[in-house]
Amino acid sequence: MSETESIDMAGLDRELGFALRLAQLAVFKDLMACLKPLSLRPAEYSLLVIVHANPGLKQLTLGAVLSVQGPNLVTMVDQLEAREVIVRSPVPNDRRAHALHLTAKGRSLLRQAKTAHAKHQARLNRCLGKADAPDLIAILNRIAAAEAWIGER
Amino acid sequence: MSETESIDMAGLDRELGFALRLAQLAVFKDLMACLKPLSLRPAEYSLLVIVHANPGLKQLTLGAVLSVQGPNLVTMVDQLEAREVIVRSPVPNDRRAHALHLTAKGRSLLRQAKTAHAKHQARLNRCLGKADAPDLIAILNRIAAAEAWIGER
DNA sequence: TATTGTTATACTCTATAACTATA
DNA sequence: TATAGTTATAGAGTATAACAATA
Repeated sequence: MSETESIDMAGLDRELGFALRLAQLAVFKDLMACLKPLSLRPAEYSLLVIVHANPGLKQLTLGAVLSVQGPNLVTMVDQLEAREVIVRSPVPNDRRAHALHLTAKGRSLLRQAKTAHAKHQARLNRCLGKADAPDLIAILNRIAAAEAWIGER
Repeated sequence: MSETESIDMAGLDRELGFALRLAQLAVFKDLMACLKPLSLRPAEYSLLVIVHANPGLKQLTLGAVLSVQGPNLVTMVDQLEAREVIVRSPVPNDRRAHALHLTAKGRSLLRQAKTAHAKHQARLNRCLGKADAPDLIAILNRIAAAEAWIGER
């Protein structure tokens, strides 16, 4: 059954991109399983968290925060609005923009989602063990922030 | 221009899944840019590295190593074979399986790709600075390996 | 019966261009 | 002229079911 038969990974298992992909796959798999009973995907959970903490947020700002592009965000907002967990309301001085808010139903859903997410977080912490999670996240954020100069030249 | 206007991230920037996604986005963006002149994507680069280090590898084993499923691997192998950088050759005692090998052209392409990849690696190391890269990768691999128990219950 | 590889297909995520209505 | 949001669309990446050839 085990088809392992000692493969030479040729250093691939020591490359950051490869390790990042597999780790993200595992973490998202767990997070998705946690949120599935609430019919929420990870991106939708992030959206609810940010809108709840920043009521009246405009879509463009939200998209920048989540690294989701305009057209793709429209779809997400459409679906969540159809479920009546968020609403698009008018912005006083700019009739082009939409202010995003959670509904009472949305706040309730977010509360449940945070409970589900806590279980995911606990499993992750158990897996990390004594490894310093804040340190790990700081390094990952630094890598992500370097996007500016990375990729050119 | 800066639409930042102090957003409350509500702890989202301290979550591993969120950090992983952004870091992977940045790293892959850079790697893709490095490999683009050779018309190679990250997954194809990984494939060449593994096949070169394990000549005669069967597709099923390769798929397990790369975490790519059968039907998707067929497409990748088809395209690389059409470019004449790899070949499917018969396996002595099993006429169902195909043994994968790099062609001379493939080995040449891989050599160029490794040079391009070294530049990516150098940028990454510069970005990581004094942070311990092997340590980081060890933690990521541990998270990925936990996939077995993560996600259930 | 089980396994290797393949075909066909579908679903999600992401990306781009062009449009509207406002500013 | 520029901006916020939208529409339509296309391309990756990934997933499953069913099949042929072989074991």
